[in-house]
Amino acid sequence: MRLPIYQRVLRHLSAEGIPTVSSAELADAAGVNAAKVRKDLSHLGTYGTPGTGYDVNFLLGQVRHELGLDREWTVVIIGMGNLGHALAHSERFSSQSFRTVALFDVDPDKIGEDVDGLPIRHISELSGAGLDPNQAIGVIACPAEAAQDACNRLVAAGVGAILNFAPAILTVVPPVLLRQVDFVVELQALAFYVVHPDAVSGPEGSQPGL
Amino acid sequence: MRLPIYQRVLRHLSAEGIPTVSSAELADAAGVNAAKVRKDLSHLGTYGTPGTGYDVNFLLGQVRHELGLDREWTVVIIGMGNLGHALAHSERFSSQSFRTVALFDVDPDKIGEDVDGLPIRHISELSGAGLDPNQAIGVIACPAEAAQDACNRLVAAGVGAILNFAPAILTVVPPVLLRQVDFVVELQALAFYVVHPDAVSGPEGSQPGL
DNA sequence: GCCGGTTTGTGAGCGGGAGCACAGAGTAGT
DNA sequence: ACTACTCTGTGCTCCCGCTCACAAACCGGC
Repeated sequence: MRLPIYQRVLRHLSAEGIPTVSSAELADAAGVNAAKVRKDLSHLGTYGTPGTGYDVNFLLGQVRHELGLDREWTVVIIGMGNLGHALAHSERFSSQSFRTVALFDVDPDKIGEDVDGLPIRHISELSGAGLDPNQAIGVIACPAEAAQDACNRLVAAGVGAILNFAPAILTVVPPVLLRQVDFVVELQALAFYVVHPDAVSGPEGSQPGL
Repeated sequence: MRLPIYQRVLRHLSAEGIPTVSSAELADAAGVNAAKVRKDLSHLGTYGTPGTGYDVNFLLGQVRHELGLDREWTVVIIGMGNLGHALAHSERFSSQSFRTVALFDVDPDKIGEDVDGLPIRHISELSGAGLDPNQAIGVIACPAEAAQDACNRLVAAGVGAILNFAPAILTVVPPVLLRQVDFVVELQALAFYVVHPDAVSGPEGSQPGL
């Protein structure tokens, strides 16, 4: 998934008023190979101009369209600990395409708390929300023990995709997409590579198996 | 990097007093293929017993050793917003092998604040910390604009690896390891796959290119 | 001690991503 | 108009990881 990175780089270039960019420049800014950039972009269509490069604003539009960022996505977050708060803030401003519309938790002390104008509600209120799978994304930021339950409730509520930050392996019914982000795993992976420097393959950035 | 997942599953099994586990069970719990589990574990040594499986506690010890979790790692965090706080808490208890020893920020209002008995210090105090590259890991949880500066300071202070949560592409001098975690990218990736369901390859969990 | 059932370790085949390198297309300057 | 230069799009190759499938190894009961 390099498109989001390209998108970010292009947004910066656009903001700086730079009209055109070559694959080499884009690759450099994104930290990848120039040929890879060209191949990636060629999948979207033939938008480049030999000898000049790519029109920044046009390409940005295409990439945003491809990523579905020209629609508005609905985000609901379950688990309003520190991480939940961090996400509620960051997601909001970082992109206009994602709008956090509901926050849930089970802790009675947190229910009703106001986060950026959005109240924390009890997780039971999620039932029967009737969300659109093509528009709604659920975020799980609760403890591992509660993660599968949260996941089930999100699926029942109709989200089309789930981003899970809890250290748990979740199962969802196939049409729903699931993506895992785990801090501790990342930390342990780093530790592993420090212990086994020879296991680090390729030129910087690659993250091999095992 | 599946070893951390195996480690977590094994820890649960061990806590429940289950003495032995087959590759199929482990694979199921970790959400991967059984053959992959066996191949992964075979890289550590021939620890399995045909007809029985793997000794949970013994294997756990081997995996922990391989991950370097039988040493103690030192973690320093730069940027104490909501995310920084969330990390300072979670890393602490989730594993005994990682100990957060210092928190940094630039905001004068935050300096001196106490987080779980650890004071937030000004980032300038990081200079000349003389950390051991084989023991210290830096975590960047500050805004994107400050990320490269934070990164440089961490490298100068001697960390051997960096985990970056900021939405920025960082460059480090080769011996230092770098790993990127980006919420917004993950969210955008999910959006992409919702828009392009056919781009999702393989049986659940795989996250293909582009 | 032998036999059926179970599970490991690994060789072979497959698929796909990554990078190289080049032809062709476009630009700018004369 | 022509030439020298730049940069895209893509065919090709290489390499790595994933999966299947099977032989060898081990266990428990008879």
